[in-house]
Amino acid sequence: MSQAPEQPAERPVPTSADVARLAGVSRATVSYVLNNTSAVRISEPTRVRVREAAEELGYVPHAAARSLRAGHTRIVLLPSGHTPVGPLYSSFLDELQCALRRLDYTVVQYASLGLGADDAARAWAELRPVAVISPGEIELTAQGVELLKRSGARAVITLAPQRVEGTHALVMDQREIGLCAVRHLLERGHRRIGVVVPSARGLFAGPRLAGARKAVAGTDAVVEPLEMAYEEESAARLARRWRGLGLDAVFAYNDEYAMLLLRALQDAGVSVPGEAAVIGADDLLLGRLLRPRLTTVRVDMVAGRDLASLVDGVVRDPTGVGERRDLLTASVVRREST
Amino acid sequence: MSQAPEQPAERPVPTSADVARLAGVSRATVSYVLNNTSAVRISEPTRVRVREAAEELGYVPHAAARSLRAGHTRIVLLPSGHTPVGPLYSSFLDELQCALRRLDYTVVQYASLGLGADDAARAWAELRPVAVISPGEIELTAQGVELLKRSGARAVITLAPQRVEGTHALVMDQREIGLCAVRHLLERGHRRIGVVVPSARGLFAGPRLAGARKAVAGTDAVVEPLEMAYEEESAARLARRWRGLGLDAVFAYNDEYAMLLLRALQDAGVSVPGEAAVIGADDLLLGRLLRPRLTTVRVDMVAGRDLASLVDGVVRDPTGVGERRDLLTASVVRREST
DNA sequence: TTGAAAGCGATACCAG
DNA sequence: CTGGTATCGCTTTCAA
Repeated sequence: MSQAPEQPAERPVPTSADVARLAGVSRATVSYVLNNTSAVRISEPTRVRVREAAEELGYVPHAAARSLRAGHTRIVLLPSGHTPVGPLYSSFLDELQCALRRLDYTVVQYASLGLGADDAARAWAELRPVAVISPGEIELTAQGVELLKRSGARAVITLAPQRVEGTHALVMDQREIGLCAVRHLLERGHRRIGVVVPSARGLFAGPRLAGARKAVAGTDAVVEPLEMAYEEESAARLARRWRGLGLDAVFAYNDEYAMLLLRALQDAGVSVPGEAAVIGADDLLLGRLLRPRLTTVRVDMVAGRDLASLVDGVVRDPTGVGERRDLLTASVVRREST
Repeated sequence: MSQAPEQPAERPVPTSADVARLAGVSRATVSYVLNNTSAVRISEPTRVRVREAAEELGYVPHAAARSLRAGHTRIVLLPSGHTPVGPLYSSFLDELQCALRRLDYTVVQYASLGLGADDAARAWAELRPVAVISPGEIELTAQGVELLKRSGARAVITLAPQRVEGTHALVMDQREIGLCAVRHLLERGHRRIGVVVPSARGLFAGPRLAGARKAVAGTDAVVEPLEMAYEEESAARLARRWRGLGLDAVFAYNDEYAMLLLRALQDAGVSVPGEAAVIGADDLLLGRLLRPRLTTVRVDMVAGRDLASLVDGVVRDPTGVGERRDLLTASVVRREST
């Protein structure tokens, strides 16, 4: 535990004091030069000496010291849980991160898997982030939000559908997707509609089912949840049960599940879309490879850039609490499976 | 720019001094209690008072101050670039992060997209991570490594195939995959082998092609790189050219490209595996849905847990520099497309 | 134009 | 058992 080898030969990390010494100036001057402080004018020869000294020593400012002194950070914290949520979401995150970096924030994904809501909030707060953007995968409670704000977070943003007290909610309402899919099935005349719910409850399973239910509300149609795992065997079991279920269409959670189920139905001799219309979601390229080609819900997400500038806006003026905007819009891409 | 609203009503973040005041003890005592320091014995009533005070104020220790004082952090930094590299890699990362957290490290993914090698290293060094695990997506130079080590990193680990001076290389040799795939094709009697190279050069494109070349070295077989984009149209173009190319088999980079190409070949009237044997990689579940079922290279990665404990070992005793171990093993899963 | 010095928050030593 | 206090590296005001 306390076994810290402490190599003696290893030169310690150079500090601004070392740079100052080598350049023959004070630490203050070093700070001015390296931060291009405009309030103070430093002679060109001095600037050069300082920069050369910094270069020679391989000086890197100590972020912790800096933010301790400043009283705040420019860290934007993105709690991350289970990573894979599809290419769309990934590229959205990439774009968001790039855009934030261009706005001079330090984007940090904090691994939060397996932490309780409050433990997670505490852990995040220790870093004193100026903003937290929670994908909604890790839960965030009202106390958690309060804690973060007390710790200097000027923006706490949730992408999740459920509104959390105190957050700036940027809604990524996955219900929209279920709604859109099932509406399409209704329009095509289907009335008894299955909705696949992944056994390994995905991040979006609940909301997508809820959206499906919303679509049939007030109609004579019904929605039937169908549990299914992401395995051929599970899909085959469901396919074998199909005729007994008395359903005529299915919204299969996403394109991957849809492809699996589509193939299983065919293998079980159920004709698609005749006996079973199938619709997926996410518009994966691979969905076009099966025959019939898979009908899907295409999801358009707001550009990461837009969210970044919104975050920046909230950080600069956190008064507009409780804004609510939709991050995604959904539309059906009809192919051949419905 | 300098427009910092500074809400006056907002209570400042509570510090250990505030806790001390409220509990009627000194800051030192607070520190002892909250860190369960075993070297000092504090009376139970005092402990309780301190804890209650901390709770009441919503006290969260300031990570920056702590690490400034300590002279080191427990941050393990994972540079992240383009996120999506498939489910295998993602779950490997998840596992790694969890395991590191259990070892009491703070795992932080640092968005590094679009930074040059040296800028990136500087940016990482500012956080004074105790370890850096680079997926190899962002380049790391010898100077970069040196800089990180000078900044307190006790372990700098690359997962990439190319060895970087000064790193502890944990090789994730993607060449193995190309090698494995093409060897399989050779065994099946193929001699003129295409290798798909994604137009958007993926992280693994180069190594996988190199592995393929290695497999045919010293044989009478040849490898032909085939550029292809992840689009139906691009696959169709390649499929139309197929007969003119005079090839009899293709290693399609990964299962997604393989599926795309397989379908395109069939649509172009090329029989698979008769006129064109197709092999992918990554063993995606979806690869089993096409007919013929896709032959693939299955990749087994070392458990994230193992890498985590290895990192921990290096951090505790960084002398074993330059270790080299294989992180992945590849094996062919033969189905029907070869 | 440059330097001296205060102080950000937490910790660990040494007195009491 | 508990309290003062020096310290980590950096920024920034005030003086020179």
